[in-house]
Amino acid sequence: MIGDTPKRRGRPPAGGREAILAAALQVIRERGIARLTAREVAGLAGVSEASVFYHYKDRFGLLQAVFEEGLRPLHELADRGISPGEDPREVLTLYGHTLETFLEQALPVIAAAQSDSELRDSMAAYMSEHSLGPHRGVKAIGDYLAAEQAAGRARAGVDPYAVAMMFIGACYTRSSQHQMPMPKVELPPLDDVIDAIVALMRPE
Amino acid sequence: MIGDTPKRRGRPPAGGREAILAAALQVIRERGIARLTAREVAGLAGVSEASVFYHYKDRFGLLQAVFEEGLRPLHELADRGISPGEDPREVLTLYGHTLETFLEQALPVIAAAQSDSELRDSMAAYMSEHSLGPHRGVKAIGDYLAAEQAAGRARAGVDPYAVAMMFIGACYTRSSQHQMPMPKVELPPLDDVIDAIVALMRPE
DNA sequence: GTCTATAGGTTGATAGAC
DNA sequence: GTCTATCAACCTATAGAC
Repeated sequence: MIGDTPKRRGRPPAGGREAILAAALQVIRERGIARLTAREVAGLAGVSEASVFYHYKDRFGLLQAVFEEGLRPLHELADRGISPGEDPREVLTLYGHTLETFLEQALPVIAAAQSDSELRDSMAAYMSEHSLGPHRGVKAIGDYLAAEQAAGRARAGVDPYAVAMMFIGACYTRSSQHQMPMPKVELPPLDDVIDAIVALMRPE
Repeated sequence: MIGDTPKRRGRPPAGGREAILAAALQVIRERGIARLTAREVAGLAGVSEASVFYHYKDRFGLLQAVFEEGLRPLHELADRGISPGEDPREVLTLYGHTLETFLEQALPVIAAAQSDSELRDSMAAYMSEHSLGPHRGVKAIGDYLAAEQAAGRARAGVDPYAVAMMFIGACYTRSSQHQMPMPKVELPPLDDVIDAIVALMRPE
């Protein structure tokens, strides 16, 4: 029977670690970080409370893992960068919609970190270290607009990074608004914003 | 002695209620809502823990009061409305700086409400009822820009509310960024954004 | 790697004196 | 209106069996 899998001691690894992480993210997004207790997470993940502490040592450790996982959408977006498309409208539409989608994943996690100064500082350090934040998008869009200006395809004499700041700001604010569900309140759709930028930046 | 203030029974009101509210706001802004305990608040306010419950019934009651108080800056801004200045740059500068100042007071409180779904829903209802939110600023600035367009003082053919969305978004994002202290990361200053809008919206 | 059981510590909230 | 004293509920984290 050598080489055959002998009967293992204890339970087989059941992906508990990943289940716990996913459950914690779900709790933060749906019920808020105040309800993120070992009991709640363990129940959702289908493991025991002790298992949570075994895998992540303590609550802070779990939260750090959750934050890194929750911010991964932003990492992906930053790594992806700008696709140098031909049409400005296409570039802005793709980037804007992707940004909004990713923000709606990440914003609840960012907000959760504000609940405690220690968590907030920890996340700020992480974001600072990995250069995550609005400035990243402002630079990406600003660089693109500057290149368009240099090529004569966009109106000159306007600070491209200021325009980028407004575009990113519109996406960010729209995503933030979606976090707090207020019926009957509508912000201008992203396409209207993009139309305005395209019209305003058309070379004279 | 009729008409004179008679000697009151019991202890005079010592402003404990207001002190508790102010202390709770301070704790939320500086240490986060997770550290908002009756003990912490009572200590800061110089009252006993029981006094906190006497005045606000329970934790939820205190938080509701804190939220209303914390959102007052937004109320003020909304009530103030747009000062119909002559110079667009002046109008945007005044509104933008005021908005950023008020947001930096209110955003920590808004973020705090995200920590618990019950709090979040309660605040969403309050903001919905009083029509607080980015859409308010978008309408104010958008109406102003539309009037400028109608008067021929601003470039036509551009959705004024889309431009307003970008302006409000830039202010909102800049204020949000200030909540999470990241050194060495700078966003374009508000004046650059205003310069860009003024240049772009100048009639052709 | 996962479980049960429980120790140990905080917190929200109440009771009753002054 | 404010205090002291108190308690039930809840939470984090650990110990030890399997």
